[in-house]
Amino acid sequence: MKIATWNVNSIKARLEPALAWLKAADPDVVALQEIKTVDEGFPREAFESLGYNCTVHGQKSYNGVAILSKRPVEDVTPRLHGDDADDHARYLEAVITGDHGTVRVASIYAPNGNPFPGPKFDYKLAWLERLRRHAQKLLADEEPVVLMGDYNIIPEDKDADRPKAWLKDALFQPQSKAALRRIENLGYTDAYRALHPEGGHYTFWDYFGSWERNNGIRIDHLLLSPQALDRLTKAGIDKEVRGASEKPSDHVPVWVELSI
DNA sequence: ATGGTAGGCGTCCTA
Repeated sequence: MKIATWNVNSIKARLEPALAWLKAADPDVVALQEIKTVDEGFPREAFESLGYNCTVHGQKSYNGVAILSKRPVEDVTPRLHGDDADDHARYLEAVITGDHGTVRVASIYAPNGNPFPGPKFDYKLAWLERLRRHAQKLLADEEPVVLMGDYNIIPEDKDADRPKAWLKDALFQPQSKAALRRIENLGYTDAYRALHPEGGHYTFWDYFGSWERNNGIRIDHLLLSPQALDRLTKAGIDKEVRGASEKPSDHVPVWVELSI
């Protein structure tokens, strides 16, 4: 089963390149982030025509996550526990049935956290702690789990073309890196890192000319539970998507293949 | 060291 994550930066603005990528890459499951629309505005018919079930947790103007699946979807759960006042649409979970078992997947859009320091950074850390607690609970079931999305965290120096340029940025603060490591320390594995440890591979380039200079960062991650890691066969970044359309997202898709 | 772009239904905010 091929499982991908992609921050599209508005699903309406990205509909044509998204359909083209789906046809070429043919993933079974796709976690989308920053769809920037309410549920009613999601162009589900276009994806259904390619054979995908659409599960949407939308929000007006900002954030918003979704899960597309060619396989049966059940046990759909939006939102993270721990803060009833948090109305950002940043988390959506579902169970997907494959040919050889099931996998629980989550589409994650972690807060950006800039400017640092400040209340937005505090919100980022609090949100990531809520994610950690939830990730911990999921391990008790000892099932394959894939927590994927835009974590807005650069894990290490080798995940940025110019690490020094990010020293004052929320994405590269020691507390942000520690929050990601705490989730990994529960027993989750960064799938792309596990198969491509060398660094220098990026998933995001800003719109300020960074693509042309390959001034990128790796901030979109798929974290695998031990049972998912056991089934991991491949991981990749579809970098070519950035150059394949006139109006690309600032992120590109990242994917894994699991024998499920 | 700075500021550059993109998207959204609001004249700025978020990224």
